[in-house]
Amino acid sequence: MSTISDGYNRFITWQFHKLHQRKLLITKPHHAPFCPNCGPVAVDSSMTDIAQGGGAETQEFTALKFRLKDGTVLPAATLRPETVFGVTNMWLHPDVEYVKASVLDETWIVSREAFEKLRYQMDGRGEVKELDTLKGARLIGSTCTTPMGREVPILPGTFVDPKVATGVVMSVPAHAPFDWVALKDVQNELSSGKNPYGLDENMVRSIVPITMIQAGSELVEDPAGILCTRMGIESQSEADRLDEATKIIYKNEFHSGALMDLCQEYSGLKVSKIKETLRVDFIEKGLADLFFEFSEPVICRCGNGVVIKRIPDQWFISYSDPDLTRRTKEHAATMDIYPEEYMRDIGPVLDWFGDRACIRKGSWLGTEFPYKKDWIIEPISDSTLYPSYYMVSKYLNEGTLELEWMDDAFFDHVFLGKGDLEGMEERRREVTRRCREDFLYWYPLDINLGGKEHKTVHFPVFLMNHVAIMEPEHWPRGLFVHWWVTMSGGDKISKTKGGAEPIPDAIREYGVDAMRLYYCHVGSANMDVEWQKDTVSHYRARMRRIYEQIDDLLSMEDGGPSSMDSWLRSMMGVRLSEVTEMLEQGSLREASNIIYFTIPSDLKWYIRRGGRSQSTLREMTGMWVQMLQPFTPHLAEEIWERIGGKGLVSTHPWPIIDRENTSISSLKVEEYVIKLLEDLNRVKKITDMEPKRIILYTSSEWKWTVLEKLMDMSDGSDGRINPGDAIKSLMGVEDLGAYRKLIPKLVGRLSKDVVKMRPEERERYRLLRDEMERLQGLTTFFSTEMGCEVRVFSQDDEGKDDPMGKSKASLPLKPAIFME
RNA sequence: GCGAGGGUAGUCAAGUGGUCAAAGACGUCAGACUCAAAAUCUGAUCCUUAGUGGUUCGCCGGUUCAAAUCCGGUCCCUCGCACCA
Repeated sequence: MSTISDGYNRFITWQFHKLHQRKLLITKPHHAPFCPNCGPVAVDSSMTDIAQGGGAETQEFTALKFRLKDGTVLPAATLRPETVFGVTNMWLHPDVEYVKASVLDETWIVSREAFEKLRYQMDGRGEVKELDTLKGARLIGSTCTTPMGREVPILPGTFVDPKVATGVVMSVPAHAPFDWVALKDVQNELSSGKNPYGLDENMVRSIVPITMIQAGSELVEDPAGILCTRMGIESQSEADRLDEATKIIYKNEFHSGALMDLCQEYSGLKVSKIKETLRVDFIEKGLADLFFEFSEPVICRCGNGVVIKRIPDQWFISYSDPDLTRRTKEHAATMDIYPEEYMRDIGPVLDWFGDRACIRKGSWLGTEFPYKKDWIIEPISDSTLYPSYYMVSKYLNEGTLELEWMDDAFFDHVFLGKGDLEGMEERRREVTRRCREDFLYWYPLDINLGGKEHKTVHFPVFLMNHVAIMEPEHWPRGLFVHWWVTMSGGDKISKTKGGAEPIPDAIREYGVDAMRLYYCHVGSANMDVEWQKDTVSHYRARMRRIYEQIDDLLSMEDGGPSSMDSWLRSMMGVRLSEVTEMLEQGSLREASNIIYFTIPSDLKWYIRRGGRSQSTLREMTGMWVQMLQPFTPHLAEEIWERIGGKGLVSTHPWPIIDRENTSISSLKVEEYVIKLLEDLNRVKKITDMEPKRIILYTSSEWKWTVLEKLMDMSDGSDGRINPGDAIKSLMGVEDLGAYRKLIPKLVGRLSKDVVKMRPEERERYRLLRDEMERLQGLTTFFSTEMGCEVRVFSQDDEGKDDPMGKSKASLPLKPAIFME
């Protein structure tokens, strides 16, 4: 299948017939990028059609009509039409050749470049014809009138670029830094005695900036002048800094500016609100016209400059249709859309999405538009319903379905269930029936996966076309937006810029499983991922390590059951339930992190703590391999076979979580061991000693009493503890009589911990209340770990060995440590 | 400009009110193994300290007993904005 296959063309034709029947195809004028040589082009950053200018935006200038005495129009193109009230003069470049042209029924003077552009932009509106040419200098010194009828002089501006917009510029020195500096230049030149254009000196000198926008609560006269002075800008040639100044002023005035009194009926209105209204008004009154321009030069692949062309009767798909939008939004609300942010945005996006030009003229591949000869349906318009075409293309390709049978009635039947097959020739009836069955079997689409760039164009169109054409039960059920894999440095991978690595090569180099794991683990779907070769290799190494680890574990000598077995089973149960939950949520990263990083260290801990039961290990690694399977299937099967698993691991059902045999207390004990070991290592590191003996002291009974009382108190007052009250009430407890002096300090220390404690943590204190016995059972382990003798005393033990008096620092489940 | 997402330790990155000095990976350093290296293992990696302390999550301010997390402001980065799909 491709956009030029005959069968596909028939499908697209049907689709557009449907859109037309549903009154969703409309025509209206349109402005679009156009190469005089190649026809319409797409201006976008991936530079598919163009050689330069991918970042260009189409800007809509307002060409305000200033008039010479004889009525000839000087169209000053501006992005800030509201500033017309502050115009003090006009700028023309003295050395540039301007064209005098008849435009519609007026005479305009514009730069040569602008004249060429106008011919395309006026397409369908009237003729644009060259009448004469003249140097800018010819008009300098004379005057013209603003659209409001004020008379202003025409002055020389060497900063005027004939390539930008009309080459005719109006001057608003109070609000445009460029104008302000240029005006200064002209005035200074006169003062220094030079007057090459014979300007009226008094008149020029008397020009002062007209402030007409107030930004903020205080009026600032001549903001551009103030800013230029502050920035120390002196000359028209400092273009970069002038751009910067322009931006600052524009930003400020757009957001917080309002038009001042001299702005006639627009006085007092906010700039941000009035811009569009004002332009429409001016155009309606014949005081202005539109002028389109790119924000930067755009060059076609063929080398020609790209222009903006008016297409008088462009066909659109009317995605702004209120009924279609409403139905699509309602449907979207019932879909599974990921990530959540996009689920939230999709409604507003559908509202925002407007009519879309759907055909273009030129030598394009694609389907001819059925309502206009020689125009081709533009690719995005025809790509949105295509999954349904898969239902029939198969039969066309294998020859069961004949091309000429694929008429509108055929598609109506297959996709909409319309019409019957009576009287149809046997073969034809059979294949049509099968297409319909396939369609009913497969549709609707469960999910459409696409990159983040599709959020605002492709997905809305995809949804709306389904809603417009298909039966409600066949509308898509889900969308999934993913971000990108980029080159290192974050640049987009592209064929032209490089960075692309063909998948077959990459697979050969890193292996399929490593690639899969890399993608799953290295980032979440809604974040760009930088492709890094080294990192992929790390995943391969990680897989090898897991393979070896399992090998090692299963070849260890069986040491029979131990208390660690219960821990390992419980821990693996916890891991399995975490992984299951993550997978259900689609959090591949989290899931793979547990499987490939956390579980290996759990198993290491089991061994380190003396676990050696082969039967437990066999069972647990079996379960682990089942978890490895979805991410690295080849590795999983390999290990599965090695450990004597039956059949393929991929055909086994997902393991079931054994909650019955989960031992919370064994989990808590190991938490305790890990924390204590960390403390021991910390002390060892800080003191920088190789310990010869270690003594641990468990906490006094009375400290437990205090802790337990505090926990009770916090339960009784929605979590909070008032230390003062706590101390007071503890002082009254009989058992604590001997420790009265120590209570306030301990309460201060413990109460903030207790307030923060979660139920699980309280559980820990309850389960390990027999700390002394637990700890005594652990001395062998700690002694091996630390490489020296380890003894345990209670702080309460009268005969304890306590050379440094450390024992008083002990707290419940936080033994004090002595080391030497 | 409009809309959206983001700024967390050397790097990448997890983390939406208390279990956070903050997962994990990478890098770096030290130790083990080795004739040696690689690989692998073990530990350390904000500051301080015989562990319970201090200062951190772009910047400024606010809410709260409690903020990386909530609110307001501000700076910076990325994406989309309609004929590329």
